[in-house]
Amino acid sequence: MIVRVRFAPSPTGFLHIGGARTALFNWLYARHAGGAFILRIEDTDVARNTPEAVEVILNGLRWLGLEWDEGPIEVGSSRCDDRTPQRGVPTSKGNYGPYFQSQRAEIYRKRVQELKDKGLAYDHDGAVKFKMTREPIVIPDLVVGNVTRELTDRERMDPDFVIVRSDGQPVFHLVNVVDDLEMGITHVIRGEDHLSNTAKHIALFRAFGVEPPKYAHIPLILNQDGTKMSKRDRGASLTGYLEEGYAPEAVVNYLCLLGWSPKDNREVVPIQEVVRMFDLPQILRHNARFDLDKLHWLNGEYIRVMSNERFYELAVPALKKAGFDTDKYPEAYVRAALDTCKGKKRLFSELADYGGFYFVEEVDYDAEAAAKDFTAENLERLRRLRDAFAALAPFGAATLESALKETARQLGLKAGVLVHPARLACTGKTAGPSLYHLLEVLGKERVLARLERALAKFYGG
RNA sequence: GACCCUAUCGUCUAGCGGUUAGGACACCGCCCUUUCACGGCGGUAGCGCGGGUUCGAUUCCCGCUAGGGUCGCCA
Repeated sequence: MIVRVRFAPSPTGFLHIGGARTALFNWLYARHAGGAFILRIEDTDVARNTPEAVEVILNGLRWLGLEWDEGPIEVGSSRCDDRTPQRGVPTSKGNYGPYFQSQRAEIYRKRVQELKDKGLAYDHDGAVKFKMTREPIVIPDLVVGNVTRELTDRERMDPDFVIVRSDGQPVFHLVNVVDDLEMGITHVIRGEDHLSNTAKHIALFRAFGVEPPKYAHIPLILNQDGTKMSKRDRGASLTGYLEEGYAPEAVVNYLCLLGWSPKDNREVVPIQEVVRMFDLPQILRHNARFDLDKLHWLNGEYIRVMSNERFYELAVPALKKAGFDTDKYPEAYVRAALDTCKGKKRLFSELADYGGFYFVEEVDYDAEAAAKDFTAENLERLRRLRDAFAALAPFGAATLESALKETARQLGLKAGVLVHPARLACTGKTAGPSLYHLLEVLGKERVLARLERALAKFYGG
């Protein structure tokens, strides 16, 4: 049997971190089993459905690197319809489409008719209801085991449920089952919030005369305080991670660790290894709280080992977002500057504050540090340092270091006494990249200009 | 109200009858160091409660409690 799994989000304009993890687990299982990962858009709720909302989902999955084998390819602002591709460009791929529920009305209509013909569905107040079995249903679940679902008190009064609304729109339970059936889905991997509803789905499958797929209900992601994570909660939106400067590979790694473990005390696990080891029965059964601190740490781990090229790729947009126009500087300068920042900060959004001094003409000085470092006795020291730097050639980290240390020796000082005011004069900050390296990158002209400016500003020339 | 799932440091987890209950994040010390980081060493901290079963329960069973989910003409 060829494994076919699907992620079936509703386009709400928002991709929940829990939904992202559901997508990830589906993707992991498909890749592990050599099966297909299908993306299906559950846009039956027309009111909430917009092409932009679909775009959020596609972009989110692409950012995480979860490529799907079947489903939408492109959703332009006016083409959400994969049956009428414009200019000959297909907007979906796969042989089981359409992959938008809004385009599958005819399929649902036929299936509802089938149930009616079998006497398993009937009209009720303009809606169509499914004749639900009165018996408890056993849900075989790969994660939680066999679950016997008894009827609740309300269901005992009327177990039947609506499958087509009085306005003619089919509801979730119906379309979900019909699509899984028609698309040949073999494993349904979804959030545990669907576990109770699965009895309805199994009954529907049986009504259509087919065996239901295998189920794997994965635990939910909760807030740090253990409450349900809803749309408004901090960290709930995947887009937030993209914007705050997380590397997608770190987010994916973190998500893998929520409810699954490599069991060998590792935290950083390459995705290909997760694919190899991942399996459904090993998924934990309890909910997990989202620990932003750990993701933050993991992001730092990923930054430290990523290539300078990848770092550059992610850092430049973060700097631009913070208002630093790196385009005004030669690419070699930007790359050299960023090289000195790599591994120092855990988030790309923190980079602007850390290395922004490279990309401004005049730095702002930390007032508290200025009061401490630009003291009367440091005036002559800074002048001596400036003179030593002015005479320097080549202007490299090694020569800068010896020049500073030699100047300190001549003044009978420890290097640190010169290091701190020099850093402050050239960056405006007390913390930053390695001093000698940042001076080299800044270059002789900028360094001397910044030293002069500090001397003028704090010592009146 | 009914039904379902779950329960190891604050958090993520390893454990699958006998362990000094292991790792990671966070936190606190010390070391390294030109700053900030990184790294190294050490530390605080955990089996929700009550019954069983067993020579022996974190581990198996039952109950309780707590948390989460579901019971819609939302998905």
